[in-house]
Amino acid sequence: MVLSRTSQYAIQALIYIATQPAGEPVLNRDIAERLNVPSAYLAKILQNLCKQGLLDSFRGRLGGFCLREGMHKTSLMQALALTEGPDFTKSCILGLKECSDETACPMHFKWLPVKKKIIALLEDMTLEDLAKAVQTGKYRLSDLPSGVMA
Amino acid sequence: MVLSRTSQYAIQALIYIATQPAGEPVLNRDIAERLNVPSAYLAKILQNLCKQGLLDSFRGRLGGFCLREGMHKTSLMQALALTEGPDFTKSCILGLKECSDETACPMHFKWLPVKKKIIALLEDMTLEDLAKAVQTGKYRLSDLPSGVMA
DNA sequence: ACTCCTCAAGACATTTGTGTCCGATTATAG
DNA sequence: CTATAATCGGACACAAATGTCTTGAGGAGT
Repeated sequence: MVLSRTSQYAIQALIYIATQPAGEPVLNRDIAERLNVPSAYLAKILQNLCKQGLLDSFRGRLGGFCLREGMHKTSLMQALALTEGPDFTKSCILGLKECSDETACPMHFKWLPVKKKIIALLEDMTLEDLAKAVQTGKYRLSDLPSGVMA
Repeated sequence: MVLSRTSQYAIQALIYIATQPAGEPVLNRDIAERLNVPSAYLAKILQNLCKQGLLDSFRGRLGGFCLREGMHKTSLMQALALTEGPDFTKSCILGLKECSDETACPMHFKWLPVKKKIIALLEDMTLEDLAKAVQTGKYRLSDLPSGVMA
């Protein structure tokens, strides 16, 4: 309804990485297994996040993916800007190229406040926050009934 | 960000038809031209809406598409249920198959009130309302800079 | 009856999103 | 230093959504 599958995988993976000890690379394979998503596909998503500067990757033995220094504070909004493209919030709900206060579609003024709520929410939540929530054990990241382990 | 292109076309077309005099069939070609969308593709979308009972279609001369009797009061929610599938609001924002109050993803309780706002909005707006808004001339249905004519 | 105009239906093409494979790169072991 | 095992990286393959085309069916006017 709102996010592409690619973005969903990306967010899930980022949260999972954020739950792991910082500085210790996490294997793509482990993430994929834990989240129950196709590992080769996930690898590509993570690669992209590396290019964009959110993650660091290390090849060879003891390799894997880490959140880059300081990126624990990254908001969902920032992360989604990387996976969905920078202006995924700009769009008109009816698909008009240009839909502003001056040239508005009939939904515009009703939709605007709701959209702002969505954006505010996404900007408010950070990977760190979500990781902590998961670590309490009250929330799940995958469909599997297994708990969250370090 | 929220709706598929198919749904966007469908909504646009429905609103446009609702602005036209009831009982007088509207040509697919005219709608496509007015909204600036591919006519063959739009035809399929309208065809589908006919099968689902929202529209009536008439072949031959003086043919075209009409809103079925009483369907001016249709809400966007109802229309979208036809194009996106009946449970397009049920989905978890992170893509989990099961995400309820009991088995929640870390976004669940933050996302829920926003989702409710979206649903309430979509249920509140009817084709009739939107058509009237367009008829005031203050709002546009397409990207073209042309006004709204009967 | 004939003709023109419309939608109906299916096959086909293109684009985008999703998923897979194999080679390049790196760290450790010997 | 070389071999080897483990990992990422980028090219490749598949699927679904989007968009196009052609042919046929049905209805209105002449």
